[in-house]
Amino acid sequence: MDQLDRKIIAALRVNGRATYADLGRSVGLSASSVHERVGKLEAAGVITGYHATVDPSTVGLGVTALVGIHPTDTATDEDVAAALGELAEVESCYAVAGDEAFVVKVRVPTVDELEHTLGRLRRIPGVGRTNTTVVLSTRFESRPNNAGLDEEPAPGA
Amino acid sequence: MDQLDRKIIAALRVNGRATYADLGRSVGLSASSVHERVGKLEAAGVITGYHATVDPSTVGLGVTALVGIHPTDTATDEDVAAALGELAEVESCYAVAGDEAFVVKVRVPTVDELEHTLGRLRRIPGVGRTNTTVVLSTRFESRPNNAGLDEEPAPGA
DNA sequence: CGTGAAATTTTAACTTT
DNA sequence: AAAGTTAAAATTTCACG
Repeated sequence: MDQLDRKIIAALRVNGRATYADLGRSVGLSASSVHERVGKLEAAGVITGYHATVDPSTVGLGVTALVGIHPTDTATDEDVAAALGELAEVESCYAVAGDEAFVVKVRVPTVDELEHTLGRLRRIPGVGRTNTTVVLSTRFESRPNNAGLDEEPAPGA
Repeated sequence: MDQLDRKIIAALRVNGRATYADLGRSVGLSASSVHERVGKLEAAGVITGYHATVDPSTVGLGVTALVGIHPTDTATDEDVAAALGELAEVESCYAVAGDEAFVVKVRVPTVDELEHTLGRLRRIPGVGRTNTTVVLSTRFESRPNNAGLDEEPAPGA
């Protein structure tokens, strides 16, 4: 991974549909060289995918909440995480340090649906108390974070 | 927005680099029809962008944390949000209900850097106490959530 | 890493339903 | 209006130097 790879990655984070020709013009390489580099970055697991971003409110997902999940000792974290993954409303799932085992981000159409989703969460074996924080507005989200692309990767990455 | 639009959106959430020809084959339309629909979805603000997803650990961002931010009355929420947006390490920013004004997700190379970032956060006018939850592992993140695409949008979306 | 070339896709104009 | 057809321009993708 050299500086050119980092530039290509940064460009693809901003515009995941940029053509190889575009990228080549941005970084000063031929389209075929960019193509080859991107293929290697994908194969190496650096670039894990490309995804369209959708305004949630336009597709009927107007309510976002962050839910802390306290564990019970009736199931392993792995089983709980797998069960959380079964719920379509759970968009992200983090295992965390502290009193809670997980923090998840859920996205649902209405607060009514949020209530139902919380009920489903609490019915998962290994899930104890939940602590829900309702999101009032998303100021920004999943922003391209190039902090790691400006310098060399930290040792042991 | 009809069922075909929803299928196109779902496909682009999974693979944001799918060609219009691919999408056409998936949904049973010609490439040019898909092209026209996608253009309208972009213009309508339904599709807001396309982004490559990168494995953070491969670019030297091995530490993730969720930070709750308690407000003081020395700045408006808008000013605090703007200041948070200036920090490259802050990837997402949610204004939330409850004791905290914001919850942000930060991504940094090391715990040392996390300490520095928390210092920068606390130095922002309007930011009081912070409450940091370190992420031990990301089970899944920003998953395509098609819950809203299966049915019609909630009224008032 | 670049060049060149064939296959594919993009994109707009036009036609059809 | 919405979808299909056509065709020219651009891009993708691969072999080779």
